[in-house]
Amino acid sequence: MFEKVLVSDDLGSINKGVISLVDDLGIKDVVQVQYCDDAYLKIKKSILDASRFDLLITDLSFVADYREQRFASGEALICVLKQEYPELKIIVYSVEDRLQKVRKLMQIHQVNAYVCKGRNGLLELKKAIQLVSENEIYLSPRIEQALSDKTDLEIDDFDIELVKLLSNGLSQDDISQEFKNKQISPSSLSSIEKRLNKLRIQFKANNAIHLVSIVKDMGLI
Amino acid sequence: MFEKVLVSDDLGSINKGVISLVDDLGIKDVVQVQYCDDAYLKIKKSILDASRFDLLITDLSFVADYREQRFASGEALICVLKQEYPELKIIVYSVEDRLQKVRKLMQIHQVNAYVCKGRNGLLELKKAIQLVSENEIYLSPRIEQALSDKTDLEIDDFDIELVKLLSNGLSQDDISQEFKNKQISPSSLSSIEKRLNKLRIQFKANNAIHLVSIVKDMGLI
DNA sequence: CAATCCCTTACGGTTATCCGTAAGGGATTG
DNA sequence: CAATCCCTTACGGATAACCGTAAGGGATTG
Repeated sequence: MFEKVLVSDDLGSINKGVISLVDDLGIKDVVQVQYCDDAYLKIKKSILDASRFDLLITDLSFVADYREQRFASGEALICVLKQEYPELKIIVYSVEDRLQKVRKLMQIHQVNAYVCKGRNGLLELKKAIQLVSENEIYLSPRIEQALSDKTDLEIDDFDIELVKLLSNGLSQDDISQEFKNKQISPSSLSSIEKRLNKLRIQFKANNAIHLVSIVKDMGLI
Repeated sequence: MFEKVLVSDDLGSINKGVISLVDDLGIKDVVQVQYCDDAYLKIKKSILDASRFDLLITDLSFVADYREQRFASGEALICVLKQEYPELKIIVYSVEDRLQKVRKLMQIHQVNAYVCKGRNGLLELKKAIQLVSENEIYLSPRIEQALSDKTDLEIDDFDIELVKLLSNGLSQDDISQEFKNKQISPSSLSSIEKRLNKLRIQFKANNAIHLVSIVKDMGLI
């Protein structure tokens, strides 16, 4: 089992809940922070002091306040930590359940567990801690089944750009002009329409609004 | 100080954090639930048993699951409780910071304190508990100053529902039908258009897609 | 009671989006 | 070279969204 754990969440109440769980697991050395930057500093310092943290349990979203931060999100923190200290175990504990996000964290950043905050969040977190301490990985049930689906939907940069402009309030005509200016092909209104139609079908969207909404939920834009 | 407290939040970790705080305040008798219906039953029972709860600390939003519920939200619960047991003190502990909601809870439902979950949430909750036990009311700082401002360009539940349906792929015509079915007024296509136009201006959106995108980014839907 | 205000609804004209069809151009293949 | 395929583009009709105007009803006020 772990000996030294760092808990990072901007909400104090969540932190307190998690700490109390970690306590219950018999882990004595638990530290909490409410900013990603603090998490980074504590971990860095712990390594210099040769009393390194075994495990980081962190949220993804941190509400910004007056304090200027280097790491604006848990993801940014994880990205750096996993590069500098790949042996540090990381468990993400977040309400975020968009697959694209989870997939990215698990596959690219090599996070050790992903637990969704929810009614049974603490129970799942407990399992996660135990499994990760045995070098296993853990995923919350509802995420697990969703990730197992091989529905890798392909959407290229052009499509992303297109939907992004749409979500920024440009009309299809505007986008056509924009692409012509930027020398991006295709740029005709007709082609824009065709692409959007393809995307609507692909994402099972009723209309353009629906499409943007879906794509935003998936974290693609 | 209070003697018997009920804590109600669907997230176990939050519950645990709050309970641990209440413990620290020297309150021995603390019970937690994760469903509004359970909260209602416990309170009702406690009164029949002549060992009534002094204080309810509750969240507003409860994620629905397989369990069928009479009270879908904290607000619905509060509404009934304050009518049946007006002497019961209630502290709302929620991430919700829309003035419209807060104002409604404070003024109409006569809630005793409103604490925003946030970095200092637990600290504020502590203050709230102490003040409420002295028959004072408490508001989180940012809410307090916001409520004092008369700037009321807010978005109400109707607007939220409207934009939500829009983001779910319904056409304005569909939404009109939907509202007619649900007996929600106004429901005419013309009114839907008017509302959306108002919202577009309010949020400086170029069109409906842009509006949905903005509102989603703000986390309102 | 009448005047007023505000909200809801209906209607018509304009603009944008949706959708199918078809022509044109470039690349590949037999 | 011709045949084919794929992508881009143009065009036109149908549908939905956008926008101003105006009528009707309920609540408030003088």
